[in-house]
Amino acid sequence: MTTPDRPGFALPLLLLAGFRTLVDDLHAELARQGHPELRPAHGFVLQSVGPAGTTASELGQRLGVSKQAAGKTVDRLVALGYLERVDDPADARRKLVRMTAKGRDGLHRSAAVFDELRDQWAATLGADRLAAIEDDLQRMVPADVFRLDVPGWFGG
Amino acid sequence: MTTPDRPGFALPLLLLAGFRTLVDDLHAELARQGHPELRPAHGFVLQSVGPAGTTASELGQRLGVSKQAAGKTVDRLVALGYLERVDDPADARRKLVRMTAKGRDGLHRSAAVFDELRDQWAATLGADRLAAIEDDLQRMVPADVFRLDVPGWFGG
DNA sequence: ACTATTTCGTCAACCACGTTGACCATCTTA
DNA sequence: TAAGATGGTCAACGTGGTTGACGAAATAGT
Repeated sequence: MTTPDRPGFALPLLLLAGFRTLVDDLHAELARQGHPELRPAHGFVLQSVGPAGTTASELGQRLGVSKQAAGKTVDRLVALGYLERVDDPADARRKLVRMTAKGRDGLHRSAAVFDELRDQWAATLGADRLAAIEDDLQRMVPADVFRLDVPGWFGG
Repeated sequence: MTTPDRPGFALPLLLLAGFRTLVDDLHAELARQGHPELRPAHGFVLQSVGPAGTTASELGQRLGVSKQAAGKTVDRLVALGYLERVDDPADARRKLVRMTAKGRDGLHRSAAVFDELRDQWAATLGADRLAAIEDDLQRMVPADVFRLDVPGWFGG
């Protein structure tokens, strides 16, 4: 993993490896819990749909991709039974994208598994050091890289 | 960015966002320095080729993908002028994949830009906190997630 | 020496995920 | 009511991955 003479190479590699480790562990566990078809990208999408539902265009904006790309991803998640499309009675152009029960189950399990994985990291590294990583990364990433915070999903 | 009630979601997001920030900054700078066609995946591949050259199969093993996938990526980098294929005189089946001068230029510039970006992080966070992030991530990722350390590229 | 197996590269088909451009239906606004 | 903005979809394409098949060349085992 190390490229000792050029320290700059290690940092992005470690960040990606950390992400991949968490995501791989998540999906191994999700597969065990009855969601073997859930892919890494799907979690982001499910979380972005939100409890009230949304549209493909809006989803694209939230995820930073085109409305066509978002629409195709919704197609796949509909085919897998995680999302459903319903007509918007107030606007015949819009098609509301909503979570199904299966979608809610997958999303809640994802959150639970991620929490467990974070606890494992905290147990290994120490809660303070893990919090420091999160604080530092928060400082280094532009505020708009991802906008995946959809208030209400896990609301107190 | 925050999903306050479920802390586990933030960690993978922050790691990915950190990676993407570094890589986006790298490629913006590389484009300025004459390498606008270099894509994120290409840097990994170039680094994995190594100074002595390699083969598509070997490259696939190093990167953890099939030999066919590695071969296609080599095709693209050959078309862009970063790599070249030469027959192996000792084995008529093998085709050695080697860096061109353009490939070496791109790789060295990548390393230099990553070093600068890391210096910027160190200036913002403090050298000790950045080193702590690297140490902690090193502890949490399995040793074999990526094997991109090809000794010799930047060797003393 | 000859067969059997393995390895290397490639071709073909396919999938996931993204892009643009075009287009129609619908809602909004001037 | 005519004009413009918006939402969804279709088509074509690019990139990066997968499996399966297959020929050519190297290697092993009688």
